[in-house]
Amino acid sequence: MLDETDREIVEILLRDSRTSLKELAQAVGLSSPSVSERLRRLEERGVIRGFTVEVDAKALGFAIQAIVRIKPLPGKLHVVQKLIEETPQFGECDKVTGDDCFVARLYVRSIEELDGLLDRIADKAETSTAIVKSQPIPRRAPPLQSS
Amino acid sequence: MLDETDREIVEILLRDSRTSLKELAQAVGLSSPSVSERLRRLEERGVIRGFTVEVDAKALGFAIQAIVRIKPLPGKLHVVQKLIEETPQFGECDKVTGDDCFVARLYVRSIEELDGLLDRIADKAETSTAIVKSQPIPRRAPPLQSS
DNA sequence: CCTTCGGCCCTAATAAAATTAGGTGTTTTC
DNA sequence: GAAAACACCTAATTTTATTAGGGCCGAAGG
Repeated sequence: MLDETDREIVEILLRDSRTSLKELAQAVGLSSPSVSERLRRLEERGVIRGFTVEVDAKALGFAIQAIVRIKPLPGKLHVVQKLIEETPQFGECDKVTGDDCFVARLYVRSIEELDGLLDRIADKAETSTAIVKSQPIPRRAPPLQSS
Repeated sequence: MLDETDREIVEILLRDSRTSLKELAQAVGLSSPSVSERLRRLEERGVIRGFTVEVDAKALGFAIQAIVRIKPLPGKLHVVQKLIEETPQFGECDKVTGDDCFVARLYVRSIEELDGLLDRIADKAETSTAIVKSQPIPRRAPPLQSS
C-alpha cells in the first residue's frame, strides 16, 4: 500500500505536520519536489485525509472525559443522534453493533455538567457511563504497514 | 479562556492546519504577524497541543473498527496494558472507572484478524467487543467556548 | 532487439509564505 | 502622571513551497 518512504513521511507528519518539505526530504533522502509530489498523491489516494491541530481539552477547562454507551429507546434513534451531534461536549461518536447503540466521548468541566448532560438524554435512551481515569494511548493512527 | 479571535483561528486550523497566516489574518481581521503571535501563545498555553495529519484507516486497508472493553484478570493489568501499547492495531485507549478496565479502538482488516487479536488477550482479560457500524462523528475537538 | 511510454526522480528558477525588526497607540500599574 | 506592558501595525528579510524543464530506468509493444 505505502512504500517505506511514504510510511516515513506519514509518520513524521503524524508527529508534526508543519515539518517543512526540506526536512522531510532530508529525512527520506529525496528532493523537496519529490516529497511534495508524494504528499499530493497520499492525499489524493485518501491516505492522508487532512491536516489538523490537536486541541487539549484540559487546557480549555474540560478536566473530565467520559465514555458513554447510549442505547436509544425504541423510535428515538434519530432524535438521540441529532442530540449528540448538536451537543458540543460530545467528541467522537461511533454507532456500534448490538441494539443499535452509540459509544461516544464526552468532555465536561465537572461531574455536575456530566450529570446535566446525561439527564437530557435520560428520557430518550438508556446510558451507561465510564469516567476516563487516564489515557494510556491518547490517540494513535491505524498501522501504516500492511504486515 | 479564548477570545473570539483565538477561537476562530483554532476552528479554521481544526479544519485545515495548513491554512496560511495570510488567510488566517484575513479571516480574523488582523495582520500575519499578529496571528503568528497568537498561534505561538496558543501553543505555549497548551491549547494547541500540536499539528498533525489525519490518516484514513479504510484507505490503508483497515475496513473494520471495533470498540473493545478490556477488563484485565487479577494481577494482569500491566501485562494487558503493555500488550495494548505494543499492538499497533490498537488506536486510542482509555482507562476508565469500574473494575480497572480499558476501552480501546481496534483497527483490523477482517473479522479473522479481530478474532486473532482478541484471542491473544483472552487469557489475560475479559473482553467485550462492539463492531463499529458507522461514525456519526468521526472526530471532534472539545468545545472551544466556555459557555 | 529496439523503441516508446510512464513513473519517479533531479536541479534551478520563481512564487509564496513566515519571520523579524522597528514603531504606534492604548491600557494597566505604580 | 509617567512608565511599562500589551496588542497591533507595516516593511524588509529569510525561509519555504511550487513550478518548469530534463534525465534515467524498466516495463510493454512493435
